[in-house]
Amino acid sequence: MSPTAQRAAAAPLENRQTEADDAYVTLRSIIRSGELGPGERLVEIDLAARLALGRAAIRTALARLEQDGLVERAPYRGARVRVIGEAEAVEILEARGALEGVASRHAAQHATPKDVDALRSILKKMAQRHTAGDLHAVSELNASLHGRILRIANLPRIAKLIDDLNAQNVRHQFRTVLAAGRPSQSLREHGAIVDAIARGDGDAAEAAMRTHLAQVIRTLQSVARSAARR
Amino acid sequence: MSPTAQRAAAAPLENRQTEADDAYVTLRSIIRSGELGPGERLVEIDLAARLALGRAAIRTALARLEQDGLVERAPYRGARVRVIGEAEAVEILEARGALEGVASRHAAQHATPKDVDALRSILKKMAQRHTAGDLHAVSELNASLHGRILRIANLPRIAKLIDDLNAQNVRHQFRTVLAAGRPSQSLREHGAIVDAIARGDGDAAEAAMRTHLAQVIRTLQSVARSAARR
DNA sequence: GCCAACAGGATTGTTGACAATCCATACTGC
DNA sequence: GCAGTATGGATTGTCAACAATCCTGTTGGC
Repeated sequence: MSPTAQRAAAAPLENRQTEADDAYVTLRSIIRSGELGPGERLVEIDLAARLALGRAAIRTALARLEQDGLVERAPYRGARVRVIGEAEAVEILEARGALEGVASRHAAQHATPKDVDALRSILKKMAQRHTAGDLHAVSELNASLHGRILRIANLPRIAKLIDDLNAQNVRHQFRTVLAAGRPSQSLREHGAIVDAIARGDGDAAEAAMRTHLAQVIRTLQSVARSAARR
Repeated sequence: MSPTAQRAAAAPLENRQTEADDAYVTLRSIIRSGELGPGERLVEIDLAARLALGRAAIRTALARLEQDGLVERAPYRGARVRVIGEAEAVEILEARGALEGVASRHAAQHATPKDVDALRSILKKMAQRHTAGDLHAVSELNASLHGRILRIANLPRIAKLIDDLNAQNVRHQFRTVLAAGRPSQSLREHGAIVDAIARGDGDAAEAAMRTHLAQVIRTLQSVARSAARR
């Protein structure tokens, strides 16, 4: 449940009609939603029964998910949801920072006034929800803001890369958002990004996006450390 | 033929023993080598016969390759090698630039004197081959230099991303290397990258790598334009 | 009591057959 | 002649059975 509406930059799968595609899409969203925790075993027959599909479909879906980095497989030993440690999560965020930086630069160069309005509107809602204390909504608006920037940038290939990277960090995403004092700081950082895009300053937009994600990395590290100490 | 030694940052596939993995590795290298040109149809039975493997193995290999972006599939219509146009090639190079920039920064921060020696040695060979007019060798040394930097950076996840991106650009790789006046300019750019890494200057290393790839993009565009005009 | 070999079950890998779909060609009615 | 439609081959998608492998708990020897 909780159909987190963050498909954002998904591939143009249009009218998928084959079982394998079906299995891929649903499994991916199940993993993304955290319904299948990291390390959990993915037994082909069980999944086939659960999704009411054939084993072959599950099989190729798992192969694709492995390539996405969401699933780990060993011959004759089966597949399990990939466990992503702190170091790897940091690396993924660095990649995201670099790629979203490029996207922000392009967004700054391509944004129409209408695009800017949309961004500011999301930003405004974020501020409202923040003062209302609804962190879950803030997190979703955050995702939609980033997604919107990607759409403006008009770099489909890079958008897909970022989407894939994002899918791997579900576990750590929640933690970082909830860190103490983080939301208000995050709000300022997003404001800086949008401002740069609004005035068409590509360099500044890229820089702002990168410092934003660098901050996410820092909070992730501090949260992970304090969790480990416990 | 021509076993281009650019596996560089490949995944740790260790002792693959299943047919599907076998099919994936060989098909990937076949596509990478250009032996199977872009747009070419990939019929499962034919490939199975050619590689002496079962159709199921080919099937899952194609699913994985699709996820890599090397292959395009449509239901009941089969798979073909993905055709990558100029716009997409540019986008891929931008992504590479961003990611390799990050890698270069890390390399600058982690490089040992021994690492620097290795880089300089490659650079030296490149200069020699360049004056000897052996562009093929220069291209291979180029790949090995980039690969070396990635190894020094010690960011396996990002290295894999870059490797995947690289695999998609085989077609355009040749052209850019052979552009008039490009090799000597490329040599200078690589020199700047290695210098920055040698003195541990992360900012400079990232900047140098990004301007390097920005130049590659520019030559790709000019080559593509002149080719289109013909 | 402990270590090694060994069944047994569970799960994946592989194979072959069949169904579904697409594509190109030939055909029909006008 | 031509538009639309049937038809057959080619190819992929799905299914069910079997083989190969791993893992666990058990047994036997010492």
